[in-house]
Amino acid sequence: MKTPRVRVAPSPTGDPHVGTAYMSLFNLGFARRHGGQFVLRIEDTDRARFRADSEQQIFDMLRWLDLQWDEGPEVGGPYAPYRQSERLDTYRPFVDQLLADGHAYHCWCSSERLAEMREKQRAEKLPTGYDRLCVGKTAEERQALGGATDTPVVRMLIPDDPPLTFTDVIRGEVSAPRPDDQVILKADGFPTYHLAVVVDDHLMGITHVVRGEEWISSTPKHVLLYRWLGLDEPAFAHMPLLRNTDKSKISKRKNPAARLTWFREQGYLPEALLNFLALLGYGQPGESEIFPFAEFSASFEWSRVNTVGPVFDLKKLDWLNGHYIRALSVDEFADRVVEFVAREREIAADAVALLRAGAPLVQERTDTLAQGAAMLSFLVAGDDEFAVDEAAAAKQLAPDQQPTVTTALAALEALPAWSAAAIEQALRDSLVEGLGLKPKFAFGPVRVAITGSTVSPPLFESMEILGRERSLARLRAAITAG
RNA sequence: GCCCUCAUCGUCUAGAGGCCCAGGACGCCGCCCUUUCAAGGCGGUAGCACGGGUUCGAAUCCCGUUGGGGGCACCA
Repeated sequence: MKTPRVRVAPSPTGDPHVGTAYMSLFNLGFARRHGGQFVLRIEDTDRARFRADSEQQIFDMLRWLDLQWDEGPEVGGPYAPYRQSERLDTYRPFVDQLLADGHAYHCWCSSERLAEMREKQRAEKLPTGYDRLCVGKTAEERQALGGATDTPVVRMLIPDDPPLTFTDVIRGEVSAPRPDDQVILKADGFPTYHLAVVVDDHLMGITHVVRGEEWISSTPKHVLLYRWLGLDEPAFAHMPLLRNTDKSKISKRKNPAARLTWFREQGYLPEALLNFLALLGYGQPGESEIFPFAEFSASFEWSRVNTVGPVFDLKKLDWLNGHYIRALSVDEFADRVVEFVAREREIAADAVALLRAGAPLVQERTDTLAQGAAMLSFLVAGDDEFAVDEAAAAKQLAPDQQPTVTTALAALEALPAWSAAAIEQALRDSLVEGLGLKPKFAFGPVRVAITGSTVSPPLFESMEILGRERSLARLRAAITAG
């Protein structure tokens, strides 16, 4: 096999899509397996949907996931530029050749006329497709007929017997629908996807076109273009589509996880997301679900890719993320928590120290960085920010539990050394032994007073990190409040 | 409507004719551990869409039905 060159070609039309990461992962996994190259190309031929900040977000998220491209924007490469909007001159000769060879023609039909035509075809339950009103006509002849614009587009003239089957790396022989006369050059001078993808993939030496299943039905158009232009066809690999819970193609409207940035916002680790994505639509070779990128790429096989679109199940991602969090060193985990919190707001140096000190306490009790940060919020909350959860107070700081808090406070005030072990000893002596309470009932009220919640990191260690003065103050506040 | 495509537990999957009255993982349920919550350990729940073939034998092959998904743009 030729050394593979693959590419991912996202469109900068909004928040980066999770599908882009999915396609990139499989492209990269394949490329790495065989020592090939992974190219990033920006397909920005749609001026209407273009969003200026989108491209940077795509780069940002792919780098976050460590899916680094070998060639593309920002890193360059022998086939630059890698933005289609900068390659307009490149496409023109190919269009001219198709026109000259009679494989393409100008079309002046207005969008209104096309819409009418389609509506009529639907109403009459006919197959939809361009009716070729413009074929063989000059601009003048066409204008005379009405429903025309001044600037024509260029359409493919699909023959009567177009090739309708192709070999897919994942699916084997696939047949696809008969295409209609697809527009390849728009009125604004930009090529459509179909022309640009064929020209660029050829010029950039792409050997394997890896893309979503939604492109299967367009592939005959691409095959036709390759043949007309006398170009070698690449191999095609159509990946299954990621699904919403209702099985429809994953969409930002139905699924927050369709936005790639969502995962970072929620505190997922990039290595966990990659592992999760690698599991979707792909049978893992080992017996373990823990399947990091290095293993994925070292063992990559197209034959393991499934043809069924997998539903995106966040529960499994949560579990995987928790696993990766626990596998981190204590320091590394602390770094990630601080980094995560700092992404949302500025944090003072002493708060960073508290977060780092508290991090080991939450590392094994959290699935996401967001959850971990939330669990540590009682440590970094200023005196004016700290508030006891109402339901927790009702449950653990009721009048009959006030003696517990009072006794705990007295025991702790008398404590000479402020350490977790000393705190535990003092509380066990005064509450469990002294008041004869079961540990669960003894520490519950204290926990709520200190952390504001019935669920918290281990209590004694938390108090040690919180510090003597702040801990005692919170106990006093709980008494006053009660 | 037309064309294409797919079909194993709720979800991700193993299974390429006998090893399967279907294995693993997540989730869920129970028990153990335990200062809360987790983590960890142990156990449990649940599936080959349906109907015909082929075969000594089918989750695995064929046909049909049903169901799901995708496409039918001067969007990608």
